[in-house]
Amino acid sequence: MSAHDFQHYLSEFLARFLPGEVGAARNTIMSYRDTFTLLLRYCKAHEDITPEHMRCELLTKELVERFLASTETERGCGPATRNQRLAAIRSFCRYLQARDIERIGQYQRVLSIPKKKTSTTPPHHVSVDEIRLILAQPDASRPTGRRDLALLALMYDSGARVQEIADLTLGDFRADPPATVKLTGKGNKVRIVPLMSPTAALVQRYAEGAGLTGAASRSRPLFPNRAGNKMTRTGIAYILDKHVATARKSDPAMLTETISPHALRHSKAMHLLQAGVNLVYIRDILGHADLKTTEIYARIDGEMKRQALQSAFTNLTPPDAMPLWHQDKDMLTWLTNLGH
DNA sequence: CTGTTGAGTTGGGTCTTGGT
DNA sequence: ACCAAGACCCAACTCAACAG
Repeated sequence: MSAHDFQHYLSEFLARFLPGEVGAARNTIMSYRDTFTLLLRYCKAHEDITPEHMRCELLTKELVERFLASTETERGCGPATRNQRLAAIRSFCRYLQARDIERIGQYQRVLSIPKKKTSTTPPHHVSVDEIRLILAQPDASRPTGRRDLALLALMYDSGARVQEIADLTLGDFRADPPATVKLTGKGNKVRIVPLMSPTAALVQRYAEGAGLTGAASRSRPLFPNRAGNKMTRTGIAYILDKHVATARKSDPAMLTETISPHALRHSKAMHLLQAGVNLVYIRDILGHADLKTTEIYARIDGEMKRQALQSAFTNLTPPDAMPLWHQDKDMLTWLTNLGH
């Protein structure tokens, strides 16, 4: 059983264990699958191990380290990706530990590989004026224009994730006051988000024009593609891109950076915050489980305040206010006084 | 017992290929 | 022109563990 133990365990792990016992999301399994695809490809190219000849015995700390290094040096990936690959391998090794007892020490050593620190950049967002400019682009005299306008307005207004918008059916949209949309996020968690009445009217007008009315349509996708199916996130990104491009053409000073569907969500969060909306409400609208996630926006806003202060700052301390250590003082005193 | 972090999971971004 | 699918990269998010 050692000849194909790796193949056996890996397929059990991906096809039985993760979906069945763990109940892992499809995204997770696909993401882990990608990691092992790349690992096996690396082994073939650099370690002289074909996928058929891979064995558990060969899955050593050193091999994994070389693989991780190659993702950075050869593939040009950043630390976040390296960590993600490592996390997938770790998950597999924890699985193996309980089943392949003989090599428990070998797996322990793989698990000892540390992850790298990653730097966090604040979420990218755009101004209200820029949002307005984007929403001015779709040609409302055409059906696709009305769809695009309703789609973009709804996405911004609700602050939804792109997949949540793609998954919407007509039944999730409620036009009569108070207008709402029912968004289904992670783990089938549902939240109801109120809509501004102009947005609701926009969506309503679009839906009527598209023949999306009546009880029979309730389960039909609110934003179908040409084939009448749910649009994918690629499709939605395409639509956003298109209108951002024309908006940029009309006013090159605006929208200088690329803007993704998620940036719309970030922007909504920032605009709510800047309007003085309580973080707890913002969390409910965005559908965060943890208020800490929402607080990221508060911190960006704090950063903006800091920059405002910085620009008006007059330096009152002499340039060498933080002295270097010289031989006349003892090191501990110097350390203690540093920064005071 | 509660606020904070770290580790792990999960969705989104981007690019390419390709079909209508 | 419109948009899907898939591969790969990365960031967003969750939640258990742990410090306070």
